[in-house]
Amino acid sequence: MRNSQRRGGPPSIVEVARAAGVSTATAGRVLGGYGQASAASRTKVEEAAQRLGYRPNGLARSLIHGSTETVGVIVTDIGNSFFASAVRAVTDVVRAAGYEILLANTDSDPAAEQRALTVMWEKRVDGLVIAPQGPGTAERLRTMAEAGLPTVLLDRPLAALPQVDQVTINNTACARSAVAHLTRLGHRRIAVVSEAARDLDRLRDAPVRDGDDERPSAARLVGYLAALRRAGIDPDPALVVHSPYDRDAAERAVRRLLRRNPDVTALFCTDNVLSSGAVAALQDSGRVCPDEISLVGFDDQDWTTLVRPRLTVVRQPRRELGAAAGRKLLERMAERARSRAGTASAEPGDGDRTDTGAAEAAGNGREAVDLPAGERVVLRGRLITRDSTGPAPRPSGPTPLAAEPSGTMSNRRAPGSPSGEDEEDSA
Amino acid sequence: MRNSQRRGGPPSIVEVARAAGVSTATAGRVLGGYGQASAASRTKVEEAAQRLGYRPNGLARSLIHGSTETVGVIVTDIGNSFFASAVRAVTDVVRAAGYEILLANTDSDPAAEQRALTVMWEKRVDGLVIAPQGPGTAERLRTMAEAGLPTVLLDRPLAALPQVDQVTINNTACARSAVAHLTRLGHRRIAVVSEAARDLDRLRDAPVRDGDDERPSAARLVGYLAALRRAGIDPDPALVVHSPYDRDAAERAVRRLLRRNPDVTALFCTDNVLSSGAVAALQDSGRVCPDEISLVGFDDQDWTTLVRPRLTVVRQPRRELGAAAGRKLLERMAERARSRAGTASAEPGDGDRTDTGAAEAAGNGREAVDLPAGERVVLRGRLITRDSTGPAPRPSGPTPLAAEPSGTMSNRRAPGSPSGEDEEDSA
DNA sequence: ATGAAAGCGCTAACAA
DNA sequence: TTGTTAGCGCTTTCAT
Repeated sequence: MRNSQRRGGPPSIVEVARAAGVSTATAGRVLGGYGQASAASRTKVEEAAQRLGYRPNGLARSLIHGSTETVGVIVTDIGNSFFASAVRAVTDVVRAAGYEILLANTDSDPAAEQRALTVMWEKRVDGLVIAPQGPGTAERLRTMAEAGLPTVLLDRPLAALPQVDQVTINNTACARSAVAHLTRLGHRRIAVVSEAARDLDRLRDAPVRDGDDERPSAARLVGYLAALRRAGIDPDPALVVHSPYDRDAAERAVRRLLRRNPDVTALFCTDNVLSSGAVAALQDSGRVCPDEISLVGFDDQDWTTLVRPRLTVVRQPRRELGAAAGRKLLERMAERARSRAGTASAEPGDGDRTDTGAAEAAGNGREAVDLPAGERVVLRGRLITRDSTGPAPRPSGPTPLAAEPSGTMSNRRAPGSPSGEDEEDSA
Repeated sequence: MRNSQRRGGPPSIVEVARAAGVSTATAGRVLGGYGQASAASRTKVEEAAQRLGYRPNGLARSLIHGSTETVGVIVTDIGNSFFASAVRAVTDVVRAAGYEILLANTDSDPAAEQRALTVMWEKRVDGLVIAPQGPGTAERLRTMAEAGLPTVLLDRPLAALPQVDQVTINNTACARSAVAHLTRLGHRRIAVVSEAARDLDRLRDAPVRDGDDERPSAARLVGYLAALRRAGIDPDPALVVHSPYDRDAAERAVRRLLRRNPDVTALFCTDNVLSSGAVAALQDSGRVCPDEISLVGFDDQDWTTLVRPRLTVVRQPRRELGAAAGRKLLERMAERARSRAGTASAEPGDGDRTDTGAAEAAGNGREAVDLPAGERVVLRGRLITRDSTGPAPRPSGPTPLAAEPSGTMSNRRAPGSPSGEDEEDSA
């Protein structure tokens, strides 16, 4: 009873063919736009398809072609404005090439990430953009990449995956530049709010270099440490406060910090939601910014110019990050399509080794494409100097003779930025 | 040469079966978790699958089962924090039930929306959540819904689609409540920034009721007009300023408004990005808020409590909106699954009419499920009174004798809200 | 418990 | 130009 009874689903091509009085092959030819068909059958088929409300079944088509015109996107939280922007950009780029987006959130949960990867794999996405969580992911990703899935890492590098393209931001340099800005202003008690505070000890000895294996929060913490070192300041663990990516948690953390360490004169936030929590805490603390305490935020969101004082921030190219990842992915997918097309005759630059040890060694006895080394794109963020950072206040005690110039107690600008905002490179 | 040569793709079940020395049927049984298999073959198959890195092909599975475990989500812009939150909530709800998300942005472009719908259709999503653009979409959506695709409208009602579930917010009531708050404070020259300003003439006579056919921006404009009418104020078209959903455009629009109409004492923004543009323009204008001009924003974002004065806003339950849509969709999909399961024997509450006129009349000669009337869920937003709204200033001219009480010129609170923020219902 | 075979909806050789 | 047929990878009778 193939295709004879209606089963509730949409009409298939055989129903259209029957209605049009032609074979499924001809129906396919006109509806799929391949091969040739006479004008007569063309109209008959089109009319029938129209009447029945026919839409081709992409699943069947994909099953044959081996491609789904879909790319997977895995991030921690699409509700976070950073990823919302980045994903939007990825979408725009790949959609222009005809690809749709299968989206998954992991909430930084490795198990959720594993599940997401499995799903993407089973749904046979043509490519993958992922902001990976941890080293545990690397192995799985390598397996998938070696099995031929074009993959691009977004926002977080993975040293264990040199075969894979990685698009990131120079987080360490950005953070270093932000904190150097503070030390230059004379600050010495500089606190940082970070999701990676727990890794402090490990990061003390980490190389000061971007594009390695650290997640963004850790990379930024490394930058913080580097800037302190450069200024001859010994990092005080009490000033490295941990907070998860949650505004209220950040607010509480900063409040506690200020209570316990009233001598802190500057604060560096390593993420947009941490920044917003810190601003709230600062406002609540009654300490005036930047006179009593300076603040550098991360991620140049709209509201950072709306609050007073306007926030000095590290701006990261969120959309460009997503767009770059999308473009890289398109490249890789194109390459792969090309190589698959020519796969029957000869592998480019590689004879017809059918079952050499190399492939076996890759783990699963199947053709493990040895990929050209993955490219690393490191986009540059930069420090935007605005009004929330100013010279370090005199240490408490008897007021020194060289008093502050009068009339500048509020809304003071950072020195060297006479008007508006000032951009500072962070290379 | 079925499955014999490796074609670069992942291993199929026949390769696993061969490697395990069993038939594809048994391999399927153990790998798919259906039917029975002896412990012996089970281990053999599992071992082989493991070794080959086998992952079932979801496409083939879907082709058979007729379901993809995927729901489509179509919004205007996932980069907009409103949709980012809502989509996140949808994702969480449906993912818990095992569904993935196929995401598309339309940028309010009807053509893009049509394309997105086509794609979702061809990819055979099991359900659809959509923030529709316009009446043009309704027909297409109806076709799809009648063809059996569970569909839920998000954020924007469509009167032409009574068969479909709709989850929206009481936009008109919210806006009315916001503007009533202003009139109660004595404001009479109240401007509004809206994406729907061009529809002003049409909306003058629109019924003051939520859940009809207006898009959110229009519904809010209707609420604005209603509140003015109630207060006996004749709406001045010059105070209804248009702006697209773009922060800078909104800022320019408000700046122009204030230049041309210096007598405006209050401003109502109908969207989060418009709010942020308005705040910027206000700050730039040098007019002090709320003493010289009051402001009500829309959408309670984090930054609205960070700026000074803290913004009075209409809070809308963004996440709950998405969650409700997700839940409704799950319900519908479950219903449909149930009815499809029983379709071979008997339709529930409907004899086996095979080809009655009713189905034919639906347009395409196929089974047009006549759906139970769609449900409407209207979630309630509410006004949060904070510091950006205050009594209307005295009209300019000679200062009247009844002077302002001294010492309250800045950061004044709205009357009736002695401490913190005040919630006001908007039913 | 297992295997052979049909079939989901479509595309692609191959014949006619 | 058109129809016949095999087959994508899997599930599912139906025999055995």
